This record gives sequence, structure tokens and C-alpha cells, in this order.
Amino acid sequence: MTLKLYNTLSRKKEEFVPLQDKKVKMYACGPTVYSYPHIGNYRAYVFEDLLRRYLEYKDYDVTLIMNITDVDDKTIKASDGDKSKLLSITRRYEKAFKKGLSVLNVKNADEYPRATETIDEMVELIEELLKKKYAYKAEDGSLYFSIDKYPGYGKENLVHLNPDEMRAGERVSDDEYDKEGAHDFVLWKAWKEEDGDIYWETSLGKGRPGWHIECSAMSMKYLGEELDIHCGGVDNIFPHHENEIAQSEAASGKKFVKYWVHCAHLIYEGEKMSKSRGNIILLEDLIKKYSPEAIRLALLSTHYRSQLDLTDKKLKEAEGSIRKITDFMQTMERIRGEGRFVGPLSAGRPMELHKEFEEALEDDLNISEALSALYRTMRNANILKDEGDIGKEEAGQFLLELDHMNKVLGILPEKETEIDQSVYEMIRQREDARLAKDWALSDKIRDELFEMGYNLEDTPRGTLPKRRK
RNA sequence: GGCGACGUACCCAAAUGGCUAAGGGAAGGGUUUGCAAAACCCUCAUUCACCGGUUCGAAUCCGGUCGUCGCCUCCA
Repeated sequence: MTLKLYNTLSRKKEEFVPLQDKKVKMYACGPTVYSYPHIGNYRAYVFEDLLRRYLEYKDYDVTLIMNITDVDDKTIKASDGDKSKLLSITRRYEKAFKKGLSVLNVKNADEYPRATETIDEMVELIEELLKKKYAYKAEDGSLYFSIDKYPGYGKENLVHLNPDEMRAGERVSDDEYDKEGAHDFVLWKAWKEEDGDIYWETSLGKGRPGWHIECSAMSMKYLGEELDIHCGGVDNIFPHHENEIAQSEAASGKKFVKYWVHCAHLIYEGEKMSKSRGNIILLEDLIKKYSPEAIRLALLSTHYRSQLDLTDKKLKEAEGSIRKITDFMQTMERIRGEGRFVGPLSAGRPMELHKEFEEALEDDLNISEALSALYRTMRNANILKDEGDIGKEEAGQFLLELDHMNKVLGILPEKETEIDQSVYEMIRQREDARLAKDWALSDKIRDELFEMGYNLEDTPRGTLPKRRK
């Protein structure tokens, strides 16, 4: 089986074949740390995590790099041109960002390089572009990339725009006034008074890097001049990624990225999140009402290339699904550990449904089909359970199936905590009471266990305790 | 104006030329159970925004119409 991914470059699904046998060099655009990340930002990171986990599931050796943009117009504005304030602000939001990733069970990238710590590499790259005449210095000392020198710009790569027909100038900011070409983009921004003490003295002059150059410099630093996968939100396609291609390929003379993979946006309750609407939703807001697993599942359960409308209803549904899955897992755990579930079994072995799960994900990460395979796996097992026709071995196999799928989905706890022996003792007492038809005592014990945090499930082969969430 | 995506049941959401249009949720009915919870079973789109066309055959391809949305130098 081969994974197929939709490549923005070709606008088609393509078979994924890494540049070098089983190694995957993956780069994901990270956050600009000037405020708390909202739930829409996390959708992209959760999607990237799904892709990364699936590649690892397929035994690829993935190296993932994610940048932290800790100096740009917004961060400088937020820190009033005070370098130490810049540091404290960006570190605070970087920390919040990483905390959110861990809450959502997003696996760590191999490196999170910061822009402010990659200045040398960026300068080096810009020097190379100057040498090759792709870059020029404007009157104010800023350096720009000249797209006239790079004929494929906007035509052959990610976007199909005609630079002459673009509505240039509508939102040209004041610090871009002396570019030679209307669409040239800045590589290095010369120092201005409002930048205060936020600047670097380099061979390029006193100033700071432009935004686009950091991703090129960082990816080259950690992954080399050619990458397998570069991902980010669809909004980055133009101009950010188009610019990255231009500057990287101009400097290296090599094809920068083999597969560009972009994630669609998230809207909330049918509306785009924006400051003016006042509907920016932070992870910490949602966490008050929903479990991290449910939030992760809700973010995951719409295909990454479709716009996701996150709603309260959807989150509640996801919460129910998580309960259903964890409940199932616990049932199987108990059966696996329960002595009475041994004996001759007539039904067939568990189906290898993780194969169907895999086949679904092979097709550009078709998550709906994949989740469908998960639900069908659970139903197969539950049918056997209801018929009392499941034993320790089968339960163990179903758990293995579940574990396979969860390696990719990341929506279940890694390991189940032990159930205290006293719980089993109480269950035995309740079973005695039930045999004696002492329903009052039986129900009293059940209530006590409920208070202790357990639901009971009576099956043909005995009672199973399940931890309440 | 240019580039692009989408419109499938009450809701969410797959299937992209061919067996009965996945799966989940909600709803109704039932089985099981001392009761409960959970689970399981049944029902829930002769039809895929609309109109034409191509084809033996279309939700899927082509043309048009209507509607929603994204991008066109802040953005995940």
C-alpha cells in the first residue's frame, strides 16, 4: 500500500515517495508568538500530528521541524520596541502554545527553532541571494527579493496568479514603499525608530529579518536544501509559501519541497473567527467544557482539506464518541484480565479491521473512513461480548486493534490504570447478593461503587467495573 | 476583475463512472437485564442544490443556473 497525499503543487493526489528511502524530512509552519493561539491554529497542528503519526505508523523515520516566529511586525508592536519586553512576551506565548500542544496530545517536533536564534543562517541565505542577484538593497537599506528574476513566480508553483493582474498596492504597508517591483517581498527590514532596540547589526546592515526568510533558513539548517513535506494552513499558500519557494530555489538551485500539504481553516459556529466579531476561541476556553480527547477528535474528524465548522454540538458528539471508545477499551481490558472469560468459543477471531483503517488513511488521510473502521471494530467485539462468546485472548486481540488505530489517532490514554482489588471484592459481594436476590444490597453496592468512580456492566460471564470519566 | 473549493438524510460526514449511497449522532421501535447502565437488532436519502448533456450506466464526467465559502502581500 502506498500513501497518497494531495500536493498543492500539482493540485492532485500523488503517491508519497520520500527523497531518501524511509526518511521523511517534514517542516510545519509554526506560530507567531504575539498572543495566545486560538483553536483554529491548533487544528493545523493536530492535522500535522495526524500526518506525522501516520508516517511513523508506516515505519518512516520522520524528522519534524516547526518554527517559532518570535520577531516580526506584530511581536515588535506588542513590545513597544523593547527587546527585553519582546523576549518576555514571546516566551510567554511560546510556552502557552507548547502547553496546548501537549494538552491535545500532539507529539513534539524534533526542534522548535526561534527566528531570533537563526539570524546568522538567515543573513547567510540573503547574502547568497545578493550574490546571485536575486536580492537588491532599496534606498532605506531594506533588502528585497526581485520576483522578475524568478520567472516562475506565481505561475508555476503553488498559486496560479498573474502578478500583473493582482490587485497590488491595496494593502501595501508603509514600510514597503521603495521596492522596485510592486510584488517584491522583503528579506531584511532596515531598522526604523519604532523598532527601538530590537535590531541586529549584521553584514546586511542594522535591522531584522523579514518573515518569509526564516522558514527557508530554518528548514535548510535542520533538514537540508530539499524537503519531503512542508505543511501549513491554506492561508500560507500565498504569499508565504510561494515566497519560500522562490527564495529557497533561487539560493540552492534545487527543488525546495516535494510535497506541499495544506490544511483548510476552521470556523466557529458557522462564522469566521475574528477579533472584530469577538469570537476568537482559545483552547483554554474549550477545556473548561470538554475533555482534551474530545477536542482533539472534533478537530480530527473532518477531513483536513475541508473547512471545519466547529460547533458546540460537534464537540458534545465528540465527547460522546470518546466515552464510547474509552468504555469499550475498558470493557476489553477487564475481559482480558478476568479469569472467567476463558473457555471454548464458537465465534470467529477478531477481524483485522486496522487494515481497513489503514487503507482509508492511505487515501489522503481519509479520516471518516478510518473512524468508520474503528466503530465497526468495536461493534464486532461488542456482539461477541453480548453473546458471552469472547475470551481473554479475543479481548486482547481487539485491544491490539484499538491500540494500532490509537497510535495514529492519539485519542486514548496510553495505558490503563489498575483497578483496586477492593473494587473486585465489592463486586463479588454484590454477586452474592444478586444470587440471593437481595436487590437492595446489590443496588447499594452498585451505588457505592458509582460514588467511588465506577460504572458496572453486567455481562453473561460476569460483572465488569469501568472507571467513569 | 483573477485564482480556487464546496452544496449528499433531522444534524455531522464518506463514497468521484457500475453490486443494496459508509460511519457517527439525534429520533422511534425492539432484544438483553431483577432493575439500571452499556451493548446489540430494526426503522430513518428510489436519491446526492437545480437544469441540460455525454454514456449501456452519473452523486461521481461536461456545460449552464442558483447558493455558500476561501485566497489575490497580517493570518494556521
